[in-house]
Amino acid sequence: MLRLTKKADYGLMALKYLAEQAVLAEQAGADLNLSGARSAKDIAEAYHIPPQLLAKILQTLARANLLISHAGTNGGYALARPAADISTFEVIRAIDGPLFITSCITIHGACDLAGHCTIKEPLRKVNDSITTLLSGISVADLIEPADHLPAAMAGGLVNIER
Amino acid sequence: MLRLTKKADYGLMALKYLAEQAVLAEQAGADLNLSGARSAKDIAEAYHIPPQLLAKILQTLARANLLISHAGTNGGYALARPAADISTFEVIRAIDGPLFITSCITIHGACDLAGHCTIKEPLRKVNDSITTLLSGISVADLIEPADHLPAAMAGGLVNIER
DNA sequence: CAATCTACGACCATTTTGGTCTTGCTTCCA
DNA sequence: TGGAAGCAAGACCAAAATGGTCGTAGATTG
Repeated sequence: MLRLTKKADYGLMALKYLAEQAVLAEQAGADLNLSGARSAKDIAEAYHIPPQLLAKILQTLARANLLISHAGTNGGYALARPAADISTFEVIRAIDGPLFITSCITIHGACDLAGHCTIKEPLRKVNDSITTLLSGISVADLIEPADHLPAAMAGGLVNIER
Repeated sequence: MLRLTKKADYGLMALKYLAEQAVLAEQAGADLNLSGARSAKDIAEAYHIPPQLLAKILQTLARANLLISHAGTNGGYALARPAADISTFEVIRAIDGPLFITSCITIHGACDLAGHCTIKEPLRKVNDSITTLLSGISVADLIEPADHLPAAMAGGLVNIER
């Protein structure tokens, strides 16, 4: 539970890939703003993702202004901004919608049914923390190897089969 | 997305309720270890939750040793430990299973498909943080009003319709 | 104008979630 | 001592979310 959808996963993978391409293009001296553009098909093949599904995801991201698209031969998608300026939070929210840890935190801010869920206020804190955390991780952070990450995460807190 | 299931919600509500009953029973001077026991039906009625569904959830929690059950007339469920010693993390995991933010962090620790998800390592950090956060919030924390919570959470970070 | 690519919406399959029903066993108490 | 109250457990079904496909239309380039 409490997992990202595959779509969000795919989206993050694709952005990571495009970020890498942008770096390569920059190194090669390209100066167009579409540098590093790749087609949905290329990315799908690179990661063995269903191409049509990825296409839809990329369209979503383009609509959210995280990617810029270019139709036609040799068209494709490229990052709309530097990878360091795109947070994983934006990506996930664009694809999966807003994330609420409790089903009863609505847009109205309050619970729809009177005295039912008095519980949730402390959990809001968790919700906000997740938001903050994800906001602090950019697409650029995804491309580097995990070496420098804090040792804290090495411990197996999370395991055990369902 | 990234939301708790209703089952987990219900479970937390029920535990909160039982924690409150335990406090009341203690104040009344009861000294049995089953103090504050309530039937699944009672709790379900208090929160307008489908009784049979709640029953199943409570059974799950009992199996996880978070509750102790007592059959027979005037039987029911009570907290197996003081509310302050039951973390929301335990509850959620007992009901929803282990929580992995990415679909590809498996028990084996690595991704099942070779080069597919190089992305996820930074997200593990998020995963661990959520775990830590939830572990730090006990059922006892759920019963008090939200007054003392940090003002940080007041801001509407989380909203916007899907 | 043909090939390549995005854009978009309808559609279907699978999985997960939420919820119900049935049967059986335990405990209490009148 | 037997029935009412309650838990235990598993089969089962319905609804919703997710994952994935298809077809068509419009942009772009060579």
